[in-house]
This record gives sequence, structure tokens and C-alpha cells, in this order.
Amino acid sequence: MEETDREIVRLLAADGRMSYTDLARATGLSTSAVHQRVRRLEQRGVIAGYAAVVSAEQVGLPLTAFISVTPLDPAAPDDAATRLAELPEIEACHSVAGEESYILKVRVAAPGALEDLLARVRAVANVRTRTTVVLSTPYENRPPAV
Amino acid sequence: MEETDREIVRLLAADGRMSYTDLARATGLSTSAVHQRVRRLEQRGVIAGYAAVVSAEQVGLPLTAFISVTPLDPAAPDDAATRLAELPEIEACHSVAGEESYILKVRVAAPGALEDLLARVRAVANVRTRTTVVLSTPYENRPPAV
DNA sequence: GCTGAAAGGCCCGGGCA
DNA sequence: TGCCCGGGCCTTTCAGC
Repeated sequence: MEETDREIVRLLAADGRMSYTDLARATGLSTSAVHQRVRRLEQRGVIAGYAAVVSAEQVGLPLTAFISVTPLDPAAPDDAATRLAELPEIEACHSVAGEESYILKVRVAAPGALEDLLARVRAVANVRTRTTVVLSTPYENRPPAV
Repeated sequence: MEETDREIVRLLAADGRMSYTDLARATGLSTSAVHQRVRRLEQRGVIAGYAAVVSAEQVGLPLTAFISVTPLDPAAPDDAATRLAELPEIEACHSVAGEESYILKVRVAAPGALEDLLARVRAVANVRTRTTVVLSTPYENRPPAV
């Protein structure tokens, strides 16, 4: 990928609603050239989509935690990720190497809701959990250095 | 927040570039009514911004890991988060309760680059690290259930 | 791949219910 | 709050190079 494309990706990562006209001004291309490049970046999957950044705090979910998860029955088929997907508090689910099987990132309203969520995680996926509470988040979702 | 606003937030979380006209069609309001509500959601910080979703894989960073970080000198001022911010491989930095001080989420090109990054993390922040490699990500960045 | 132009649609105020 | 309504801007497409 060459420099102009990377610049476009950077600009759209910072402001996903930037207009083609502004992108054109910022890159020194015409709007149609920019438009074509953005379309190609979308088709190649470099730009996977566009999203509004929703503030979990403002939406009543100020408590973030990481839950590491270990299956209680290693012989059972591992469909934990699928079963856990139905719990809306789970923002992310990563399968990992190491002592545990999955790391979940969750958002809840309060400590009591976390306790409740942990019970549901254990019940739904038949797992043991280890929870790390987030105290503050200096930064997250920084775009990759393109 | 009432149902129409939540619907707007859901729609924009799924497609951050949806036009006001389409939002209006989807919610049964006029475009200017939708426009006003979106502006209010932005002002209240419910919608913190808009971003293109950049695929780390497509951009040459297929390896994800979590790095737990513990200061070697607990007496030193804790500016680890600030110092670590200059490493572009770090996508997120969370201050956490528990044995360790921070959890970092990082993206690199290959195992060798992870080794190199770990050395830089230790050097920059004067910390001990514990790394968990991500094997696959069933899902991440799911919007909160608004 | 890029440019430029042209049509159609969208954005985004102001005014009023 | 929400709706209607313009003027201006943006998007999108299509030759032409």
C-alpha cells in the first residue's frame, strides 16, 4: 500500500465521516480519485467498515473488566465463543494461548451487574473465570500505525 | 435516553456513514428531526465520534497479544501509560486492579516483532511483562447493548 | 489511475407549528 | 421537539486522457 492510500486510511480512521471533498483537499487529489481509492480500500478489506464510537460511560456502562475463561470439561466440544456471544455485556472475545482459553472484555453498569454477569458466563459456557477489573483506560482503540 | 435515540445509536454504530435521510426512513422521523437528535447525541458525548474500522490483518499486523505490565520500582512515579503511548503497536492501555498494573493490547506483524516490542515496553516503562498471545478473535468491538 | 463536469441527492440552516 | 423548505455543497458516475 502506498503513501496516499495510507494517508486516506489515517484520515478516515480519525474521522469516519470525512467527506470525499475534504479527503481530496487533504491529499491533493480530485474527489473522484479519492472516491475510487476509498472504494478499493473497502473492497480489499483494509477498511472493514465505519462505526459511530459509542461512549460506554454515557450509555450507563462505566465498569469495564477482563474475564479469563477456562473450560471445566476439556473433553466437551468448545463452542464457548458461540454460546457467550448471546451475552450482550461481552464486547470482545479472544481465543488465547496460555493457561486460559478465552479472554473476554466486558462492560457493565456496576459491581453487582458484574457478579451477575460472571454467574451467567459460568452457566452458559461451563467455565471457570478469573476477573480483572479496569480502573481507568488511558487509551483504547487507537488505529494501527498505517 | 429514549427508544428512538437508542435506535439511532444502534444504526450509527453498525454503519457510521449512514445518511440522515436513511436514518430518517429507518426511524420514521424527518431528516431534520434525526439530524437534531444526532447532534444532541454527539454533544452529550453518547456518540464520541466516527471511525473507519481498519483491518489489522490487511494492514500487515496479524498478530495480537495482551501484555500485563508490573512496575519494577513501585516507588517511582507511575507515568507508564504516558511513556508507553509513544509505542504505536499499543492499541489500548488499561489500568487494572489485581496483581499487575496495566493491561496492554498490541498488534504486530510477526512473533519476532512481538519480542522486539516487549523489549521496548520493558525499557520505556521499567516494567516486568507477562504476555498472552491471541490465537483468534471470534468477535471484538461489539457495540454496547444500547 | 487521474481529471473534470454534470445531475441528482443530501446537508443544514431558518421559520413556524 | 418536530416538520417543511430552500440554497449550497457533496456524491456519484462517465467520458476522455
